[in-house]
Amino acid sequence: MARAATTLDPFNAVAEPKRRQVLEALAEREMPVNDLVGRLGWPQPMVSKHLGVLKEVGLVNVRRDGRQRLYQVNGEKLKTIHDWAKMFERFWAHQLLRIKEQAERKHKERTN
Amino acid sequence: MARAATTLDPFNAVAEPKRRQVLEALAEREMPVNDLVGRLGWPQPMVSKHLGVLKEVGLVNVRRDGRQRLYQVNGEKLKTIHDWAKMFERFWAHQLLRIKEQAERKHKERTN
DNA sequence: TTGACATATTCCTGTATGGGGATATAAATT
DNA sequence: AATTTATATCCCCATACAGGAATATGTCAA
Repeated sequence: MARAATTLDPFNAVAEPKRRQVLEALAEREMPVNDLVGRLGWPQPMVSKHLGVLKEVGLVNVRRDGRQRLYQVNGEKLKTIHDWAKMFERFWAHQLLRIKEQAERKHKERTN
Repeated sequence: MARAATTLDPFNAVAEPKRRQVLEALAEREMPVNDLVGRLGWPQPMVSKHLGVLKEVGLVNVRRDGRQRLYQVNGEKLKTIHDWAKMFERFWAHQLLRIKEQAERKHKERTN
């Protein structure tokens, strides 16, 4: 019952719009927390918390550098989402194919 | 506060694993509710509720056929997710490029 | 050691769930 | 009209947040 944990998988983690923003910022370059705070304009604890979730599901990696923590995107996990969505590629890609399929379905209905 | 509505956008709707399963089943072919019930083995109200969310965010379309309701995948909305994830393509695609970028970053650090 | 800087963690609360069960709505059939 | 078939809706409850505020932890510098 209740919604699944945000840390269950990349899909849940990425459902939160703010976490997508964080990833979009990190897409530009590896970045310490404070850079994200400045760029996003959110309270620092908020940024850290979102980063925590992204980290836990593996969407980002961290490395320490002095007192800073540099976060970077982990492509592998994002590929998971990309690959899943790609499963539906034929539903947006080949418009002609879709029309053809629809026609075939209708023909099948008629011949049932 | 609290998590965003599941009907806020495709990302939230797709966060729920069961809803992804529904979409995967519909990827095979347009289908009435009862076929999904049989295939997924869930209570019918559960299937209808998940379909309701998917419908509200536009991930599926419905058309009536007698007393049945035929659900089908709406590719456009799934493309949204695919396109977003694609933004991070370079983080998994060109391994060599990533190594090169990392090297450049390190060089920059040394020269700072 | 004492600060200053960078980041993480804890506590609190309103809220939107997802599942279960019962029921309502709608359409075809007899 | 009464029944059956197909699907949607309603009610209830435990739960996992997300945001805000305060605070803790960790690290470098003087």
